[in-house]
Amino acid sequence: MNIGAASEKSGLPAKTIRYYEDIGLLTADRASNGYRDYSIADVHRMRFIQRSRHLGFSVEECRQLLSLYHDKERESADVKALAEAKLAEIDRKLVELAELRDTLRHLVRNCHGDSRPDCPILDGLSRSDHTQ
Amino acid sequence: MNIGAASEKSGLPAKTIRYYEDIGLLTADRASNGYRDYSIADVHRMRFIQRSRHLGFSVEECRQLLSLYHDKERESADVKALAEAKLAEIDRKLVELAELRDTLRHLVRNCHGDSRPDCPILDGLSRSDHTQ
DNA sequence: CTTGAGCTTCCAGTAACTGGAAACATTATA
DNA sequence: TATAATGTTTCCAGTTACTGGAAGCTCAAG
Repeated sequence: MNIGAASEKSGLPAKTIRYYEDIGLLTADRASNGYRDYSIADVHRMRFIQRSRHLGFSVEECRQLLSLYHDKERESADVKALAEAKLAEIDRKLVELAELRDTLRHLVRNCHGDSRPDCPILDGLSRSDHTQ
Repeated sequence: MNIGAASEKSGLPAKTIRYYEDIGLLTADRASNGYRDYSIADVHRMRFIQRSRHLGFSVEECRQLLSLYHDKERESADVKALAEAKLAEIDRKLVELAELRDTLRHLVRNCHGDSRPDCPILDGLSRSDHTQ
């Protein structure tokens, strides 16, 4: 399939797909006319990257995540360790995101809009730790 | 408190705090010596931004989120609508993140590492929609 | 009173796109 | 079949969101 169709199916702009090829995050077959030619598996990879980027992972982190996706030596200790680290990071993000949602909900429903120091949500915010 | 302390408490690099001031995302009082002087409420705002950025919201989106945080006219229809939109977006991100976690877990535990088209996780990936 | 850490501004560089020009390929319409 | 519109190519420039480094001022410790 052409880049336009791949773009539509993956959610990545065609421009971005070409850029990812430039930096070696994706590869592409070429048709006889010179057009890039993508498979379903390529689209899966794009979608995987699109999702990871959308959720705040850097391109380098996406490269690592993709290596988990690609790597045939799934048993090697360092790949396992990387996978566990990424899973833990995702779990932390899930918690953070849930907190952000609760903060916003609370702001909309319960707070007065001023910056009163006794606003209960501010306590909640200051309680959260930020170890990274 | 000085920028160093605010940085440590908020998780934002001092450089980034100054940058956010440049683009009008944050403001700062100044002490008599010219140093920036931050309150606890300022740190809360920083933390709020740090979290939102870390979770994939753009600076412009953070500006909107902050307006929810600040706005004293919490009752106006457009602010309410923006809040609801952002909450829905966060909920979508929560789903996406959970899916990414499941994908990764599955890849680590069940898949073979090759790109076989019958790998069950690939089906899962292709099933997810990407309407935005 | 000096040494070092922390702060200031400014300017340049990087990461990750994003837009636009010029040219070739394909598809749709007359 | 001619032509116009759309899609694709490469390349180069611009944008967003930082990030690093220089030069100079301020402050706390010894």
